[in-house]
Amino acid sequence: MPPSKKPVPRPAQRPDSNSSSKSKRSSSAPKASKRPSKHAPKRAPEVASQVGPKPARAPRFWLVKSEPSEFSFDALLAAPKRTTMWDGVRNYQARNTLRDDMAVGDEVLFYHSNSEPVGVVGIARVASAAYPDPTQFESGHAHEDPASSPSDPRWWLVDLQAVRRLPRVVPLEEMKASPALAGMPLLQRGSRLSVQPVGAEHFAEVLRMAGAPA
DNA sequence: GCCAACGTTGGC
DNA sequence: GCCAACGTTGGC
Repeated sequence: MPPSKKPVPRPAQRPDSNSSSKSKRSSSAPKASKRPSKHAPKRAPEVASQVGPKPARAPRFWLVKSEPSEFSFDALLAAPKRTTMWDGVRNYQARNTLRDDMAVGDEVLFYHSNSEPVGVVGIARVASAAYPDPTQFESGHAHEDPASSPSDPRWWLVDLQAVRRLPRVVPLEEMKASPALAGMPLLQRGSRLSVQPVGAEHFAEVLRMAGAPA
């Protein structure tokens, strides 16, 4: 669940009331990183200084889940600037992804859970850097977290902007049947993460399955 | 509505 | 730190 949804984001926000949640949550564990072996191949010393503007890493790919009854892709398309705060995520692993790994311009598969059919329905993009989820500080809000403080926010979010609806929904059932998608976190058993990484090859395959090859 | 698979909480 | 109880997610 992310979003409790409120229409567009923009970092300062008014408290509305809203909310509930939708999907999300998690499970698959992020996989671990490789640990440096003792005799690692040598590598060239890194060049440390970066002189120019920002480093601009290659765009990454993600998947977010939402129950359409809570916040659908249509709702995102209809939001001002087709953008919303992806608020309401209350899972640490998903929080870390939002806060630490997403960057403006990253592409996102928009997935409908608890729907008919369940599957990927559209593409969105990360439209802001991470900032504290304002709903955690709203008294009485479903996503209020009394243990969090503005000086040390526990929950973070990014803005998401709709890019385009897919020509056809890519049903979960088809994704499960695709050998090419076999490693996707979404398809791992017990997966509940509402915000999760997607490999570039899996992202491309989902688009291909939707009839919208990149 | 069912229920498996998780995550969180809190007693000890 | 263990672990039972409880709450949530989300496919079916």
